Amino acid sequence: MREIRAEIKYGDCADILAGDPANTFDLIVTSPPYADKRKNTYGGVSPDKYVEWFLPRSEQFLRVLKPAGTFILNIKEKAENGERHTFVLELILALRKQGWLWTEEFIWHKKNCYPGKWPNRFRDAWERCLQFNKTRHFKMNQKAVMVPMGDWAETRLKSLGKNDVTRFDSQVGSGFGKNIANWLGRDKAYPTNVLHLATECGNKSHSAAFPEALPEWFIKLFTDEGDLVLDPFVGSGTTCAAAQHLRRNSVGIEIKQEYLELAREEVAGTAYQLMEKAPEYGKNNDRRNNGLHRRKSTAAAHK
Amino acid sequence: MREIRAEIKYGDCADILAGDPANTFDLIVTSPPYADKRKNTYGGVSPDKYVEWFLPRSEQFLRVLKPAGTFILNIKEKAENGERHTFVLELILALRKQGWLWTEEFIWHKKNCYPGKWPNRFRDAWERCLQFNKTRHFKMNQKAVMVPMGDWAETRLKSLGKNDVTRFDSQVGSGFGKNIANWLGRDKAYPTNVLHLATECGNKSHSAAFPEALPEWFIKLFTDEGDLVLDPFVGSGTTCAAAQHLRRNSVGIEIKQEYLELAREEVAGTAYQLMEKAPEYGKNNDRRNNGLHRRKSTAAAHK
DNA sequence: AGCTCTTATGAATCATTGA
DNA sequence: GTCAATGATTCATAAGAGC
Repeated sequence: MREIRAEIKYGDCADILAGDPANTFDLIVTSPPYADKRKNTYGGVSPDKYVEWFLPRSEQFLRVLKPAGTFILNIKEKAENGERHTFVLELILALRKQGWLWTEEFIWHKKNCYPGKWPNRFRDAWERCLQFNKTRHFKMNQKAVMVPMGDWAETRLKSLGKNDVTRFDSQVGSGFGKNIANWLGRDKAYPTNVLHLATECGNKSHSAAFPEALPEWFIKLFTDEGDLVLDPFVGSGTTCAAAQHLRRNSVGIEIKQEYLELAREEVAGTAYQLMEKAPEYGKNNDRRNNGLHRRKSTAAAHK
Repeated sequence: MREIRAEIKYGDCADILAGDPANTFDLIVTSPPYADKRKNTYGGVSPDKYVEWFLPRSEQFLRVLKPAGTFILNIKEKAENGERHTFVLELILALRKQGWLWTEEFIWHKKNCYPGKWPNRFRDAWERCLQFNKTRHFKMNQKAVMVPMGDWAETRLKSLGKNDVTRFDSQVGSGFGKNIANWLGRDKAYPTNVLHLATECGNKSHSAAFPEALPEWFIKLFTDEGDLVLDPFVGSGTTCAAAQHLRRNSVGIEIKQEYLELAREEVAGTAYQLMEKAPEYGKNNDRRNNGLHRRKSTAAAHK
C-alpha cells in the first residue's frame, strides 16, 4: 500500500500554482470564498469584483489540470436588497470564454438549511456545484457513486402491482416485459445530478464550508486511487481529509493563517485514523451512503 | 360564489398581449418552448436565437403584469455536444436589463426523472423555476404553501425543551412568555426554495410540460382567489386547469392548433369537475402535501 | 444494543437603527 | 443621502445523556 500525501500550502493559490507544471492534477474541487458586500469580513470579495478576482486564479486551474481532469466549483449567490446576485452567472460565461467547458450543474440540496423567515423569500436550501472540463473526454467512474435503490425497487419490483406495470409501460412506451428484467435483482442505481446532503452541524469547533460527503462524492466520481486532488481554497481542510480517506493524494492551498492550522490538524488526524483503524472508516463510509437518497430505514437503524 | 373564467386564446402571445391593457395580470407562470437545435421540431427555437426571440414577449409580460405581480419561468437548458447551453444564463441577464428584478431561483427537483444512461453525465433531475418581479413589494401568501413539519414539532413542541426557551430568551433579551405562544400547536413549517415534485406520468395521452402541482404551488403562493393568472405558452392547458381548481381566473395563449384543442378540453373538463365534485378535489389536494418534505415518520409508516 | 429526550448550531436575509 | 452594524426571525440534523 503506497503512502498517501496530503499537503497544505500557505498562500494565494494564484501564486502557489504558478510554480506547478501544467497538467498536474486529476481533480480540482473547491468552495471559494463567497462574494460578500461586507468589507470587514476578512477575505470577502465584493460581488461586483468577483469575476475579475476569480479569473486569474481559474486561469492557473486550467493550466495545472490534466486534460482528462475535472473542476468542481461549489458556489451560491446571495440575496441582497430583494434580488439574487448575478455574478455567478457572469462567472460561468467568463469561464467558458477562458476556455473551460461547462459540462454540468449539479444541485446540492441542503436538507437542513439555515432557518429564518422573510416576507418575500423562503429559506435557501440549495447550492450550485458547477462542473467544468478542459476536454470532452474526462475520467468519470460512475459505478463508484452508485446508490442503493430506493423503496421503489424494494416494494414495487418485488411484488409488482398491475398499476405499476401499466405506469411503467406507459412511460417507456413499449412492452414492459423485457425492460423490467434489467431492474429485478439489481440493488443499486446511478444517481442523478441532484445531491441530497445535510450540512454538518455542531460536531466540531471548526465549521467546514461544505460537509465532507460533498468533496468525497466528487472525488470518488472523478478520480482513481492514487490520483492527485487540488483544493485551492481549502479552508479547514475538508477536501484533503476526504481525499486521504479515499486514498487519493491531495494539495490544499489556504491564505488565512488561522485556517491553515486547522487544516493541517484535520489532515494529520485523518492520517492517524487511517493507520489505526482503517476498517472502521470503511464501515463508516458505507454508512454515509454516498450522501444520496439515504434510505430511511437505514438511517433509523443506525441510531 | 362568483364564476371562474378560463380562456384559451389562439395566437402568438406577443400579438395577443399587445391588445391587453397594462397591469392586468396578478401572476404569469409558464414553461416556454425549450430551445432546440433540431429545427424540425415545430415551434422549436434555436438556442443561439432564444434570448432574441424571448425578449419582445417578456416585454409584453412586463407591461401587462400588475406591480405587485410575479412572473415564474420554468426552464432548463439541455446538454448539447457535452456542454450545458448558456442561453438561460444570458436570458436572466437580459431580463434584468429589460427591467425585471431577479428575485429568486427555485429548484424543481424531479423525483422520478427520465431514465437513461450516458458515459459523461447522470440523469437530469432538476429544472429552474425563475422568479421575476416588477417591484420589490409583491404579493406572497406564504401560509398557503406551508408543509407538515419534520419530527421536530412532534417531539419538541409538545413539551418545550429548556434550550428553546433559553435561546429565545437570550436572543430577545426579555421575558419569554409572549411569543412562545406562536409555536404551541404548530405543526407546519414554511417550505424552502427546493420543490420536490414527481413528474406526472402516463395518465393522459398528452405529456404536459410540467405537472399540475407545479403551477398550482406558485398560484397558491402568489395569488388570491379570484385573481387573474396568465400562461403565455399554455400548451395543453395545465396552468389554466390548475388556476380553475384553485378558483383563480386565467388566460392561456397557445400558437399551436393541436394543443389548442387539448387545452380547451382540459379546461372544460376541469370546469365540469368543479361543479360535480368539488369536495373530492380538495381532499386530493391535501394529500398531495404541496410536494415538499414529506415527514419521515409518515413515509416509514406507509411501508 | 436500542429508544427517547435534550441541546447546539449552521456560507441566511431583511428591517431598523446609527454614523 | 449612503453605508455599516444590530436585532428578529427560524428548522433539520447530529451528538450526547439517560433509561
